[in-house]
Amino acid sequence: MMKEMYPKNGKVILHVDMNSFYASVEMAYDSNLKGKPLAIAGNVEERRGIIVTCSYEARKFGVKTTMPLWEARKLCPQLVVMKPNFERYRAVSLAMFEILRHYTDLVEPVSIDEGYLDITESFEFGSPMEIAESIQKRIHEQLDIPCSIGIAPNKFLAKTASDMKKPMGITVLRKRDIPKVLWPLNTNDMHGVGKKTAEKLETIGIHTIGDLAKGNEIQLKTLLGINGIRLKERANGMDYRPVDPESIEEFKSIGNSTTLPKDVGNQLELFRVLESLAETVSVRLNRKKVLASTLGITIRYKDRKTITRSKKLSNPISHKEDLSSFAKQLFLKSWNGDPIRLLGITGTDLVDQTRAYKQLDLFSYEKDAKKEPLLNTISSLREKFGKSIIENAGSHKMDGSQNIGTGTSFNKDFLRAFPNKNKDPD
DNA sequence: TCTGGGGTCCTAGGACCC
DNA sequence: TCTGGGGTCCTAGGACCC
Repeated sequence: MMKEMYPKNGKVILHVDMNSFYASVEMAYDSNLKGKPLAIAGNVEERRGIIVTCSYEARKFGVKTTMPLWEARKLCPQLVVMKPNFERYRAVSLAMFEILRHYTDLVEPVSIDEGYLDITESFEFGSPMEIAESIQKRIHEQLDIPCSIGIAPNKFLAKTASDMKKPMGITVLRKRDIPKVLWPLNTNDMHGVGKKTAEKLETIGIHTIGDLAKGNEIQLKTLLGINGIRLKERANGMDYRPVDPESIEEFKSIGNSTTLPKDVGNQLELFRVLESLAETVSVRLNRKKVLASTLGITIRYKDRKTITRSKKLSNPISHKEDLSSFAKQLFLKSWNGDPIRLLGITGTDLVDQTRAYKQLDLFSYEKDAKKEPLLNTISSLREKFGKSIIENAGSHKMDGSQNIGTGTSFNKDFLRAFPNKNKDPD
């Protein structure tokens, strides 16, 4: 008989999670901050700042992520508040993933501060527990950052495990531990179940993960769609998603939004905001060498009511002038005139700049585009090529001012860009 | 004094085509 | 002539996560 170490074809997955990442990085940079209640907050000067991350010392006072800054200060008057230093976090994040890749190529970054490793084949570095200990030690010694690690046969269980001991914990979660460890927890302790889903589950008498594991599939499907089935599977410890190192490269959307210091009803002022958002999105699109085929805007009013409007473009774009002009068109069509709290621009349906560039070769366009790298509007094309070419290019949508996406004025920024998804922790 | 900014995935209705 | 059904695309919104 075989020794029952891991099930047949079983995998060993690690989930590595940096503890209060931004705060830990700041403490590593300035050891004077160690032991102090520290919070990283956005919009520190504004009244609309919220806590992005905080140290464990701050948590003792009841300070929590997403809490408004004024509330945190009330709970903890001696709170040290800092603005985020994203460059620092990115640098530490890159170093952290370098350490992880020492053990296997199968490293999937999920966000700036967490990732999965498939160490099924990494036995040369020791047992799973020895590997986890080694990773934790190196990240601590080399970067001065604490992390928690979960060890399990799949992503869901590894993620759940890494959450169980913080900071600096290592937790093993085997399939056979599920009834004892996982099932007594409330459903909203489960990754993928938020407030709304937990409330819905309550209505059919499901309170714990154990209830969910035994839930009626028809009922779950009716209540939550395909997600209901998936949650039941996860509750039973089933998760077949592979660790995918490439997933970080595949962007689905790139956007930028901002909550205004105060609500604004002045159109000119709002247009200036849209222009600056377009600029940021343009730089990011170019950095990733992609064009947006769909442009979307977000408007949040004073009462927090939020609407989104989007438009599929006949030609993908990335220039800030294009982004800004389409954003303004969408805005004027959807704005009800009320004061606005937040504005955002998002590019979706991203396509490769090089591929879009090739398509343009069909129109013998490249030569002229090089001479005029900035903006090629319909009218300038019409002058050059006459009407027929433009109709072939299919760009007569919206108000007729759509640009042919060029992909010719590559922004130098992308050459030194980090490949990170640049998500926030916590 | 309320509640940021970056994303992903799913659903549902209508348009349109065959 | 009053009537089917499938498939895809587009758009808006919602839930969730870090």
